[in-house]
Amino acid sequence: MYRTHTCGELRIKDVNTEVTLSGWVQRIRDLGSMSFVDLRDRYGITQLVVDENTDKSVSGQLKELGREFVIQAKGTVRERSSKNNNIPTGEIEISLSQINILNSSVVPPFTIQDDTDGGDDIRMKYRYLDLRRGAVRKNLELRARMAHVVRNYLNSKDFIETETPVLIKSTPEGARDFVVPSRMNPGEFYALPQSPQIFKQLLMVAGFDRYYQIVKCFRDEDLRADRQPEFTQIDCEMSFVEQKDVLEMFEGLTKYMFKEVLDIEIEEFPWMPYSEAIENYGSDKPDTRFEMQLNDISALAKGKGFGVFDSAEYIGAICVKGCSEYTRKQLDELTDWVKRPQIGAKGLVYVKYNTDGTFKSSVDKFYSEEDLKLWAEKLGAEKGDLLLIMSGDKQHTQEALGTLRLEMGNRLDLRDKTVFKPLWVVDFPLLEWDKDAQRYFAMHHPFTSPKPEDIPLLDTDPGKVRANAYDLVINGVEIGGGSVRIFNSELQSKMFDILGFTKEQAQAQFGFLMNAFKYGAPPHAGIAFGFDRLTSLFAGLDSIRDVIAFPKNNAGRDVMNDSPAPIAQEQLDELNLKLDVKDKK
RNA sequence: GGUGCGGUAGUUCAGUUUGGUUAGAAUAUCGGCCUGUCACGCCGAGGGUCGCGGGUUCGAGUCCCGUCCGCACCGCCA
Repeated sequence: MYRTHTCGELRIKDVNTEVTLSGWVQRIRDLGSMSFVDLRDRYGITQLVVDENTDKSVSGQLKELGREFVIQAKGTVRERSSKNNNIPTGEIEISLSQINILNSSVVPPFTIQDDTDGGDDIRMKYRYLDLRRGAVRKNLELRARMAHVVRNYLNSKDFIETETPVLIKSTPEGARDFVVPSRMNPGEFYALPQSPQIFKQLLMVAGFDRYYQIVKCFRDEDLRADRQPEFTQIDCEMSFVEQKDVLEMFEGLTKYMFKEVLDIEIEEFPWMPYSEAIENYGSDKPDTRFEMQLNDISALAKGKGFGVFDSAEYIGAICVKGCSEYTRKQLDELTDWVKRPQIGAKGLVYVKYNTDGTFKSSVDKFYSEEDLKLWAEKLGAEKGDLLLIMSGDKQHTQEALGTLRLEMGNRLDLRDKTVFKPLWVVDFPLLEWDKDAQRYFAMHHPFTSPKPEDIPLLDTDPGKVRANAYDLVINGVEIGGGSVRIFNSELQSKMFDILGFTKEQAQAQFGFLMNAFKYGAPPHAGIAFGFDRLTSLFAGLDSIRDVIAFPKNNAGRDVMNDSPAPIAQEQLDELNLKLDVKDKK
């Protein structure tokens, strides 16, 4: 028997028990005639001790041990004479009677401790060592717990967990597909699913009524801290429901997770129309933990002879509380910040509402104190506040101002990671005009239903049509999204029409779905949650890599096994593939 | 495809602005000492392709050009 207990469970009540523990040597502290060994496993750390009473052969063996050796230790639990309150097992230690070295270890490339000396790069290369660290393991334990809680909730609501294929058909819209060649069908390819979208809708046609799956999805797009080429969704679909039924059900799930996992009660989620999110936050995923909302001051600021403003489509401002004392240097630095290509603003106008009630702005030449006071009133500014103003075309300026708002939120510490503010963003536009392609694209996907009252607009002004689509946003992170689907094949055909598909293309790509809809498709709607993002949010982390056991790096590579990698010519031949790689390494 | 930052000991970094003696610190490793450590302490030792290639120079970790790699972001992500 390798062990009678884990390294995390022995307590003062176990004193005098004969135990066997197995684990990794975290650290050895040799004090001369006595030595301590921290033995670690998944459950914790237990201190082993060797002193003058210990058998000489055991103390001799201690000399052979090094970091990360795997050992089996036998001994007696005893109370420590000096206790350690920092660990749960800190009141006891194991007086050793025997050690078996189960395996040795070379010196690890970084220290396997919570406060490791290793950087991200080397920890990813040796991810299996990194995962030994409590700080990393904790994140994956949280992830497992969350998956468990999701299943509990959805199972209790009669959802059926159903697997859908991973080898599917490539679709041209949306993200790039990862593609898999078929040996048995030369020249033909599967695609890996970007989401099980079509299959879950077919399950509704099949009468499954309530479906869910915690499922890997794949998108061959560039990575970010919150984007991996393979990621996990909590994917759901329901029949005989309207938008509010879906939101209710999954608001319930979200609250249940917060309660069960973090013991946090969350109030009812507000609904915010997309247009309002853009207008007030410059983003379709507003961080509502803090105010500092965007305000349109075009009406107040135009016509006073300041050319930049007079020619602008939109002039927007935010009110930064208590920052009127910002120095010239700080304001210049902020101006440079918004001028970076990533934001691309032309400039930044400021108005200081000084504590003595006077105003000082970068546009004093054009505006009187009375003018500036009107702006301040519009924004609800008080003495001591700072107004930051940007102008230009409406869409970009709102976006840029929204980004500045988040940055100021960061700088003023207004984005508390222990506070959670979920909301539903609703009434998204159905379609987006693409200037380059000169056609409409579905903002969500082509199966999203328009709002019934907007259907007439499909013929007259498609860009104005709102969709029965919704996003769950928490703390400025898009956690989930979904829609009420089209279940009428005529409306679906019309959608493909508007999206520029010919009848033949639509038939070739989605014929089986439209065909299925002819056989009595129920009204249905669904949603998918980004499980990695939700987990990293719960963990208070910014990168989803931290909650994925074996993540890919910035370039989509697995640095641990150095993949992707070339394949042998024989494999290529078998797949009927010829390569024409431009930049061979 | 683009922008920014970074690459120096096993590891994390300083040194690069202003080129100049033997490239440092911490930590890890190894050896010695140490009876209550738990970030143990003290003494000592070893450890460097300054990412790679080219150039300028009497002389390059430091300046220039190219390139590779990492991270963040923009584009992209229905």
